[in-house]
Amino acid sequence: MDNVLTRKLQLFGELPSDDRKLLDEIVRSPFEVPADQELIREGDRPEFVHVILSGLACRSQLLRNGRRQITAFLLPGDFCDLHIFILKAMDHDISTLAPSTVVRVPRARVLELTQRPGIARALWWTTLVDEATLRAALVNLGQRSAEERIAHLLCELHTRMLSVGLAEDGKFGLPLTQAELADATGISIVHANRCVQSLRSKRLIVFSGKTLSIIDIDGLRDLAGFNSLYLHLDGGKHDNLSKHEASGDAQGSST
Amino acid sequence: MDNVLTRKLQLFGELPSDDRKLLDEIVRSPFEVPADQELIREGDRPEFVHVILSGLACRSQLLRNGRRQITAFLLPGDFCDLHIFILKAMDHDISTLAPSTVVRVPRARVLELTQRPGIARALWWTTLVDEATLRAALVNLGQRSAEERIAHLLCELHTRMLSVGLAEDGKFGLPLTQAELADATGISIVHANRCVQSLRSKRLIVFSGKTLSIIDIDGLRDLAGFNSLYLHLDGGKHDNLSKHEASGDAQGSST
DNA sequence: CGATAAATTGAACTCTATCAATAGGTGTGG
DNA sequence: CCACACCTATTGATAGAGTTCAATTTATCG
Repeated sequence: MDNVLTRKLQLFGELPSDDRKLLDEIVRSPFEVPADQELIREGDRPEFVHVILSGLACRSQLLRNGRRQITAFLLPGDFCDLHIFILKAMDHDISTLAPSTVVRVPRARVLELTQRPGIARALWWTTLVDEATLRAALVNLGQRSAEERIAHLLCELHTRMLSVGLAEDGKFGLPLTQAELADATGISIVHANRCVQSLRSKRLIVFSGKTLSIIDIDGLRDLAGFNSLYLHLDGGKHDNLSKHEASGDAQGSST
Repeated sequence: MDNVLTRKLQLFGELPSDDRKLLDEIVRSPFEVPADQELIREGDRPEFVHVILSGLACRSQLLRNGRRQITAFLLPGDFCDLHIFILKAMDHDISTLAPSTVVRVPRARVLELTQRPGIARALWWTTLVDEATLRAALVNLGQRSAEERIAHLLCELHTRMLSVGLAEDGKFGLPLTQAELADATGISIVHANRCVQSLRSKRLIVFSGKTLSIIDIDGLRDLAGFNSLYLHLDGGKHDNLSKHEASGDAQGSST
């Protein structure tokens, strides 16, 4: 019965029980945040890092003309902003899309985390996966039709939810409006609606009441050209690396 | 007279002379690579990391239907694939776009680098900037018109070239075809051509002979809605952080 | 100086955006 | 429990931006 954060980090490899205990502590005092609440704003340089425990959040950027792009969805188990330790200021916003449970981890606490080799490596892994996810999103917007984009996004969210144990079969809670889907895929709201309808009429999905059921996973993936490789869910589990680590500290980690 | 790699890393903050010396050694035995050569292919797990010293390279992803998306441009001074130390396999290709000078840094050597606190922090910084650059590209594809996308991309490349001392005024070598511009911005070749022509006729740029001259930088930036914040060029120079570091090893770093 | 790649042009066609209005749902207050 | 207000989803019609196909001109390079 691990918490979501532990589940997420252990996707990369099992962690020693000390580490798991530490993560349990980290997650101890969460708080509730209503929907559409900003956690961090562009320009901020907060003193803590956020972790989503339940609900849904996103990174987004606003343009002069009022349009906005959602650049990432933050699911339970996701760290939001390890960035702030190096960069001078956030270059985007982070806000909740649905009522969420969130923990704030103070800087010193994060330091503790990175002192543990296993956790440090897992965090490094999440950073790289986030980057790969961004690249996949870029391919999505650059090379696919509107309907394919939506399909691909839904495939990704499903796979990610599944990976932290929040989906059964093809079904999971997805408290997203079609407008938000549109903002993430770079299409208009009206067209997003038509695409969703098309996916429905093709009997690939059922999407209503903040719940998504993927009826035909293979069909959806095929339509989207989805390949989960970029999520690197095989983690480092079967990895035969020796020492190294771009993140400094050595010592034989987990397992 | 620092080398490009040093120049790039010092954008984040000045490095001790020991570090600079180490970087000079790293860069000592480069080799030439012709244009359109793959440095790494999807699925690979090479034993070394590439650094571009001159020329131009890119990350790209190929789709079933033959379309491809360029997800990043790699300029002189850029590290290509620190990823390979954690992830099991590359999820995209890296290839040259023009004849380039490249160094291969073996794993052990990279380890040495990350042992130096100043360099480790600078590398961490480049990773975060790369991520921010991806987000900016996502906003570009998601929310801007074709012409604006091209304009934005050119603004970014200019700013980045300038930052490593490879542009004077608005002028710099840019060995890109319009087809590559199209692959990066997610538009067709024909349309890319029309956009470039439009930018020309607006007297914003001159682009020929593998050289880009930005005639009216303010005009181009305004058209593109370009804001260089995301490149975090102010680095950590004026930073008043104390210790920390997500990348493990402590010790008071540079400056 | 040919040969091949890159840039250009024109025209027809599509996908997607925009505008505008309607319908369905949900929550609140009376 | 109903009415009002507001948000989300849906529909129809029209306009545009961008794609595709096909051909031509212009560079570039050995």
